[in-house]
Amino acid sequence: MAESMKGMHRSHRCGEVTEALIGSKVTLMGWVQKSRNKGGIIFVDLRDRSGIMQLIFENGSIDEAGFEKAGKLRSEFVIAVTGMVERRSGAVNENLKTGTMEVRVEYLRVLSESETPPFPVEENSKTKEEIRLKYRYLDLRRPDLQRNLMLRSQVATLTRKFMAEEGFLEIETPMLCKSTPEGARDYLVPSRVHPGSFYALPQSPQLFKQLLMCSGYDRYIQIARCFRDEDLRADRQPEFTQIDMELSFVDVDDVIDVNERLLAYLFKEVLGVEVSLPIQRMTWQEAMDRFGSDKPDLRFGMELKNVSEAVKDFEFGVFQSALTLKDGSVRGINAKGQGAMPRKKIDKLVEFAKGYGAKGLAYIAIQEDGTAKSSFAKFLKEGEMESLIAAMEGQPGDLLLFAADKNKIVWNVLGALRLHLAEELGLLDKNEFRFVWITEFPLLEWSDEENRFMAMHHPFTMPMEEDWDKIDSDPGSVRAKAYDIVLNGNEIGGGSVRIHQDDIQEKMFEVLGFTKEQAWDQFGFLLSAFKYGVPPHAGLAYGLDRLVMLMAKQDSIRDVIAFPKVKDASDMMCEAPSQVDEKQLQELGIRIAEKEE
RNA sequence: GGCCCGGUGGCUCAGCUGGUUAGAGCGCCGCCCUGUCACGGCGGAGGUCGUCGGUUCGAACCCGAUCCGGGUCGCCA
Repeated sequence: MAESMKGMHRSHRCGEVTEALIGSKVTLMGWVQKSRNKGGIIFVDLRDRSGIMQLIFENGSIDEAGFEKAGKLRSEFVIAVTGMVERRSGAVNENLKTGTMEVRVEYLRVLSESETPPFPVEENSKTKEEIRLKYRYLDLRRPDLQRNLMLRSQVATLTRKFMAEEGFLEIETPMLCKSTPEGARDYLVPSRVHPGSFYALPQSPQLFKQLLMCSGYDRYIQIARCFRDEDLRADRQPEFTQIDMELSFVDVDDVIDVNERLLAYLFKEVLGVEVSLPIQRMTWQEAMDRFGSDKPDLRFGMELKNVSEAVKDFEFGVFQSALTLKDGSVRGINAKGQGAMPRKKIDKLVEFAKGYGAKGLAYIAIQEDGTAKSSFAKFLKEGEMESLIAAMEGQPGDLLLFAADKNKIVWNVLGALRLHLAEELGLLDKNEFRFVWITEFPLLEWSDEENRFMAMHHPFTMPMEEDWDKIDSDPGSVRAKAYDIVLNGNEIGGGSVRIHQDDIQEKMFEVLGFTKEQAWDQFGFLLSAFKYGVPPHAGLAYGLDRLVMLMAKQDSIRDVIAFPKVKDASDMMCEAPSQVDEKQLQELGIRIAEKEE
């Protein structure tokens, strides 16, 4: 039976009651976490988003009807109580911040009853995510998720405050946009007024924020929802949130400066963590060579070593054929102290490497006595093993792993292997925060599928002046004024200086294989705007979900998003997407094709 | 689309090379209990073993297909 809360006003949240309130009366409202009925005395843990307060019901301080009602309380009932804050006469509960106190209830109302929940509403839930997501409204009651979402809110609030003080304006951009085939797949929205035409949900506010620069707003920020119709991952959702910004009359260093201070401010205010500035910078080339990744995790070493030179005279076919490739190399990593790894485990590493495109993985396991077990010893001549071990700075007890192929594959394999080993060896500490800026990305990336160069960042990214003369002779070697901010091996943000000159922009489209007509058809509004006076500008966007995930020390962005989607991009709770009425389709001029067999 | 892991009472799990009525802890229900906080005591209910098909005298277990969830590769300018 649900009672009204009429006449009652919540005076505090449970966790906000302090010892200063001992002896005074409070009114609390919340959910029954747990009830312990001792017969003549009943203890109830009352929960809200601030924490837990123990309530005590005892004959004498509450009337008989109230006491009887208290005996019927069950988990997740919503109640309102008025009572006196007392110092506990029994034992203190050191697990609660309110553990020295309790509220002696004088008046109880049951505002809402509850069925037994399908899984326990408690911290550190062991319940399968599948069930938690189906009942997300219950899952969100759990203290760990509540903490995550409160942290997220704090990050958003502080970001707005900081950026406003830096002179940024918060400006909203459209959710219904023009579809552009370049890049990720768009989510399309049919137009009723224009049957057969579609809006696209924004993959990012990129073009709009550049237009805002053309319009003189100078410094723009938006906490913007973005959409990409691609497959999900632990750190990828089809809709996600960016902290998006753009600045006029700036170059790379200006963008980096304000963002370093923003990050330092957020980490200090939210986590009490000092980020020492300036944040380390590393070129893309260095990141690939040393870590095999453009988002290196700097919390541990195990760096890649290029041993192409050391093995150039080896007759071992695998190494030789890699070195004859254009952009081929032989590189290795040294897993310190793993020389005794059992053969079975090494075989698993080989399989792991194959999953990243390697044809195989060569290894040398250096035993404690200095002898070496190796998958390719029989192909080596006298002294070659020793020289290779020396090139890898191998010591007794080390495990050396080598990949030989095109650079792209070698980096990919060893970069992944390095992370995999670090994880298995427990080298990753979630309380350590290692930032790094990755700079000077390649402007273009060759696509075998499209048989042309694609923009690595996007087609409006400014090339580096010193490389521009190579745009025709060797487009792949041109670097861009693009930068990513990386934290513990996660790309938490990225951006670039944009092109603001017609001639460079036109050339870019040409290199990307756009005709003038195609470029104008897709980006005409931007190109046109650029004819009327455009300031040099640059920007950056953070993946807010990833940033908050790392700050909250979670492994998935689902844990920092209130209502996330599952792997196939559906929502387990509301069961979206769903089929729609034939009428709705008709109105939109849409017919669903027969399923192909 | 590929590969890997998982699916057994409400929750978390066990269940051997296939062999009687499929178990445990927690939760739930009832009774008892005035200092509990992982409360305690006594009693009780609750399971199409994800689904479909096959092999077998016999399937939670083996085989095939399929559904659901997770991780990952591809993909994500």
